[in-house]
Amino acid sequence: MEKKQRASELPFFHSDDFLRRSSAASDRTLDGDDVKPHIKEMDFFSTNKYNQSHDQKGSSSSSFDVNTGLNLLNSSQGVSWISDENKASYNFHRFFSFLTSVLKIELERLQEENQRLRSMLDQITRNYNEVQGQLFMVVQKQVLANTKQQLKDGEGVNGRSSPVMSVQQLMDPRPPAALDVNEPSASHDKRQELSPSSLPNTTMEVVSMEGDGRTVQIQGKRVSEQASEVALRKARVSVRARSEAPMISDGCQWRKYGQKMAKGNPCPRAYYRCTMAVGCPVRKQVQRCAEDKSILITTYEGNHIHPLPPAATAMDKTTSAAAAMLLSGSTSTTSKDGVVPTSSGYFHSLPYASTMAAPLFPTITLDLTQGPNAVPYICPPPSTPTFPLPLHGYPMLVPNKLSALPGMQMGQLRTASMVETVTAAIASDPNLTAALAAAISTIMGGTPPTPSNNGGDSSNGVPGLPGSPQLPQSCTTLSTN
DNA sequence: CGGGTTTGACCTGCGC
DNA sequence: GCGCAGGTCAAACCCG
Repeated sequence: MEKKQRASELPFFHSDDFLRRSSAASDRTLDGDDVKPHIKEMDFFSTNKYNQSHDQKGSSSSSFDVNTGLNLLNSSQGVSWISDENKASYNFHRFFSFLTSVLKIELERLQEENQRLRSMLDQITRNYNEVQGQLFMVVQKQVLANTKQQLKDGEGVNGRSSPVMSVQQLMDPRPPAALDVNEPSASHDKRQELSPSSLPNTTMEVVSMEGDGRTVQIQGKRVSEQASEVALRKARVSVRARSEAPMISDGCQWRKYGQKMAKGNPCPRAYYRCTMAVGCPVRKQVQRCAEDKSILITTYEGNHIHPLPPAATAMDKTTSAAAAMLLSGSTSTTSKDGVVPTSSGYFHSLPYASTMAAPLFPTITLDLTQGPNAVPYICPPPSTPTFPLPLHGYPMLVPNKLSALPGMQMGQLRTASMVETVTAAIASDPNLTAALAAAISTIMGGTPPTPSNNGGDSSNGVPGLPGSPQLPQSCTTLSTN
């Protein structure tokens, strides 16, 4: 799909050639080798070209004249008595008309694409809800059967083997002790994970049954939601991005609460806590890669309990989706040698980044440092099966594969993940924003932003670094280590 | 002066 | 039980 998309892209959007052309066109004082070759390719302001095209009379503007409805072409079009002073203006209008038409076409294409994606997302959402309901029913049956069996065997009279059990125990890969919400010794952290306040949009459900004269209650919220959210709190999402900045700008406000020298990495690891709301449990770790210090590894943990700004929402959705994706497949079969055949090729289960300690919980890595052929990888916790993620390309193109996946929501989540990750990458890359602004300014004849404006989210102290995009390259590849 | 950062101490989990 | 390493706390410090 990427190739298809690229094929439909406008040629000058592929690289900065267009910008340089435009820059050269708008700034005629520019010298240097950079300018001339581009003028050769597309020079809207060339006098020669202008004369040449007018020599051909009727064919002069055929390639550029598109009715934009804006009446951008002046009445002098095609008139041969235009003075030299007006030529630049004339060419500008031609160029602007061309640009407008091109943008219009691109907009229409994007609208069609958007419509198509919406319909696909709707379909996936419907499937997800359906499967979620079925899953809930199955789990409920299992719990009831399990409870009946326990009562039958005369177990569960005391302590932990009590028939009062949480449904989530059947769904969460963690040891039962870590999930026992009734355990008095549960840590504050664990209780916080399960508290309703930290898990909004869920409902409490109580399933009662009579057995052997005792009332058995199965406590829990909507099962799948609870299980996944509990698990999500434990899953981590790591984002690898090439950046010289001390921290990538993800739209949230963070407060540093610690720094440690990690073993095997000369670069210290910084610990941040979300400060957008009191009590927000989200934390992140930032550390440079030992092998390549230009790579910044940011590991997120937890779910926000407050509204997020758009950029942060995108990142949060991405990380949440990635975490859900990971966890939904964490019980899948294990590949022997880490090479797993998938619908889109082979994925390697790479060892966890040597710079980071082996995590207690599964970590999924969004690798923004590589090109489209980046290798996705998951880092399972020790003893956790490796889960292959067919994440290359756009998974929604293969909806028939979803049924084979451990969790139906994966398709939905991955769809959201791809879109949101790209959004996040754009939103969090001030250099890209600056480049776009510069391009527009150049085209419109304005002054491009100064390098000092390049990026840098002053709110979180991330300085802009010209030529060093924070979340570079195009493709978001989900990597799992 | 308030908020953020730094940094050493402390806690906890895990492997031996 | 001990040591190690990761993670967190909190007092000191810095800065606008």
